Amino acid sequence: MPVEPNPALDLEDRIVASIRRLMRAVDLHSRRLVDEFGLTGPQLATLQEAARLGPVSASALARTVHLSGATMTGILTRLEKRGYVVRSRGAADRRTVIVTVTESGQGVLSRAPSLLQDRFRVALGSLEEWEQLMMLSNLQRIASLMDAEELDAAPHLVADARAFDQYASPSEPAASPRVVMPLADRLAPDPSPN
Amino acid sequence: MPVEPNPALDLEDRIVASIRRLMRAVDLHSRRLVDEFGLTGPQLATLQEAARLGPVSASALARTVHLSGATMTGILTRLEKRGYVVRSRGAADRRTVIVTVTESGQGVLSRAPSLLQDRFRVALGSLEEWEQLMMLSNLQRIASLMDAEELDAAPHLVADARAFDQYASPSEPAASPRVVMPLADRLAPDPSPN
DNA sequence: CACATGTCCTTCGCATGCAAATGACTTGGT
DNA sequence: ACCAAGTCATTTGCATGCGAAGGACATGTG
Repeated sequence: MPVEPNPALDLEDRIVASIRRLMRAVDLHSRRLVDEFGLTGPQLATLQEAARLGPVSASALARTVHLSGATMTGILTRLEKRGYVVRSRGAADRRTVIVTVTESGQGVLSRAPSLLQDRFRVALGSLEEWEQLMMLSNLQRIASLMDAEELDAAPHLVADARAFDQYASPSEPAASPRVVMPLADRLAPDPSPN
Repeated sequence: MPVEPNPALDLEDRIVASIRRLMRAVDLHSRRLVDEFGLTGPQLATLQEAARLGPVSASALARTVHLSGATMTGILTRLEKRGYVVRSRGAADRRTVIVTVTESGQGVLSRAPSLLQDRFRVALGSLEEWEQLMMLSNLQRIASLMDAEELDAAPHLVADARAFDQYASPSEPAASPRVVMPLADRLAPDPSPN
C-alpha cells in the first residue's frame, strides 16, 4: 500500500463525482419537465429524433438516442399511449416497427422546452465560441472513451498537446479546421459520433 | 420558424447527445461491474464513501454520492444484505441511521476495480496535466450549472475569456494558481463542490 | 424448398432513481 | 413540560434502463 498520496486517484474520484452530479442533475431536470410539460427527458428526446428522422424503425431510434431496444419499447409505449406517435409494421421487413410522429406529437414538439436547464443554456450562450466548442469537445471525448467497447483500432488519445486543434473535431476523422469559421459550418456534417 | 440554421440549437443538441451517450456508458460499465465484481456502480461508490468518511449518517452519505435519501435506502439495504455494511441508530439523534463498513466490506473494497472504464483511465493518464485539469474543470462546470437549483448568489459564468485561469478551480472559491504546481497540491483541499 | 442462423421487437426480472407520504424522533417556542 | 414544526429514514408508486429469453420474420446455404 502506497503511503504517499496518489494524485491520479484523486483526479479520477473527482471526475466520477462530477459525472454522478451531472447525471443526477439530468434526472432532476427530467422530472421537472414532466411537471411543466408532461413528458420526461427520454420521451422528449425520442420524440424529437423521431420527428427529425421521419418514419423510422424503433431500433434506429434507439441507437440515435443511445438507449437499448428494451428501453425504447417502454418509451414508445408511453408516447403512443399519449397519442404522440404511432407504431406500424414495416412493409419490406415485417419484423421492424416503424415509428411515426402524429399531428398531436408535432404540436407538442413545437411547444417543447429545451432538454437543457435554462441556467446552463444561458451560461453556455454567454461563453466565447471557442469555449463552447471546447466544452462540447470534452464531452464528446469523454463519451467516446467511455462508450466505445473495444474498437481495437480505436484512435488513442493524442498525448502530445497539439493545442486546440482537436477541439473542433474530437472523434471526427475529418480534417480539423485551423482557421476560425462560423460555428454552424463546423457543426454541420456529423457523420455519427455524437 | 427560422429558415437559416440555428448554430446554438445544434450545439445544444450535440451536448445533449454527448451527455446521453455518457450516461449510457456509465450504466453499461456499472453492469459490467456486477458481473466481474458483484457490486453495481452506485453500490461501490457508496461503499467507498462510507469507508472514507467512517461511520456516517445515511443522509450525509446520500449527499456525498449525489443520491436522494430514498435511493440511498435501497442501496444500503442491498449492501447490508451482502454483509458489507451495518446499519445502527445514532446515539445522540435516534432518528439517524449510522452506516459502518464491515471487515468484509473493507476487504471487498481493497479488491475493487475503478469506477471508471479502463479505456478511459488509460487515455486520461496519457494526457498532459493541463488537459486532465481542463477535462475535470469542464465537467465540474457543467455539473455546477446543471445541478445548482437556485443558489441565488451563485457565481455566474464569466463570459470574458480569462483564458485558462479558471480551469484550475472552476467552482472552488480559492485563489486560482497561475503557476504550474504538482497535481496533488492543486487537488488537495476540496471544500465540497465536487 | 427446408433449415439453421440472424435480426427485430417485446416481455420479464432486476437495480437505479426520484417525489410524496408516513412514522419516529428532535427542537424550539410558550 | 407541552406542542407545533422540522428532520431522518423508510415505504410506496412510477419511469428509466439494462440483459436475457422468446416469438415473429428474414436470409443464406444446401
